[in-house]
Amino acid sequence: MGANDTLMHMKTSSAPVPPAPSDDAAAVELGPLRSMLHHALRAAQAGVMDELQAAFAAEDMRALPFAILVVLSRNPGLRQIQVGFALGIQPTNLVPLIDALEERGLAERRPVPRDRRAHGLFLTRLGAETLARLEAQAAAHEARLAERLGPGGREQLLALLRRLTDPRHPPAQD
Amino acid sequence: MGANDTLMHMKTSSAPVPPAPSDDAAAVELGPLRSMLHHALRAAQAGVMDELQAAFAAEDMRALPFAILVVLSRNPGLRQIQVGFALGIQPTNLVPLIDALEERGLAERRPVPRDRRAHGLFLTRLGAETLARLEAQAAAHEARLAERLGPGGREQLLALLRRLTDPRHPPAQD
DNA sequence: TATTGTTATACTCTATAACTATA
DNA sequence: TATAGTTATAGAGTATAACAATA
Repeated sequence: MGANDTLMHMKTSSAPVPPAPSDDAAAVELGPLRSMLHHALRAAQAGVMDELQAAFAAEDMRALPFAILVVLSRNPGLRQIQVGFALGIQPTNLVPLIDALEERGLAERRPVPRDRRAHGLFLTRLGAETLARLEAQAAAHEARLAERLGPGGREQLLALLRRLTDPRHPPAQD
Repeated sequence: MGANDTLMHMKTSSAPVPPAPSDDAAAVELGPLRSMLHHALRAAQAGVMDELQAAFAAEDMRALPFAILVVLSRNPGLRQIQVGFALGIQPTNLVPLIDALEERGLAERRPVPRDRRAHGLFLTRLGAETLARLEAQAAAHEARLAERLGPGGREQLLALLRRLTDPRHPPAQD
């Protein structure tokens, strides 16, 4: 089941390829990891997140709180539980994240009219302004990624990633 | 720059689609996150890792120590620094991982002949046997993923992920 | 001086259990 | 009895600084 992708890298030229310990450190054999999706996903996600966080560094922001701000901007008044569900964050882990956004004056909790248990979440003015700059940074980052992938590559990658975990995205033409 | 992928989900049938607040919770608007790679990568990686760790649960194993075992099996005697470089783990964070593998009797540190600072890392017999079972689980998991992606999807996804972060994989035909 | 490995430490992200105040 | 939010806590994973032994 694709365990030996390694064999697909055979050269067709007649001159034998030198074992190439040239790179010294890159000479480590990864075996089946080389063609395993979980490993490729980890590497890609780490690299992409590092880049995004570098782009966000000037605003002292990270991917997760940014995602919360984006969701609040499109769904003002949303409750914490719904934000958590949308982003895959458990309610319990959302609390300190919202706390931090509130302390920085970017978001706020407001009482919900008919349910005194719940909090409606809103961006502040400052939050909206900050988010505008962050979204510009994120879009620029996304454009850099798209350039590396070539024409159509980004859309293709998004579709494949969705198929990987979302049952509503069936496999392509069989 | 692909900010409105949302519009690409238009139905071509004449009957207007109901706004579908049907799902109740899925009715949260994600805005630009919906088409951002860093977000799609996070979701995909989390799902895939959850599945892999479920597959590894019987052996009490996780993705990172598994990757170390794989590397040691293909490169016996490798030094910690090289393992870390190959897997993107800092030397300092590798120490407790190797400690744990050693305590479980799966790997061991041996002195290196000509350099008394370094440790050569090796799988134990038990480590090799355990790894064989783990690799079978991982291959089965990989096959399940491949099935979701349809024919050629897995190879396509691997190529795109490499292009995303590895400068040695240039964009496809422009 | 530089390198290999290590300790100590801190931060982010994720996970479970138990609690409160409402409904 | 169930739900929204919270506290406390623990475990991965990752990061920096400083150190010992050796090269």
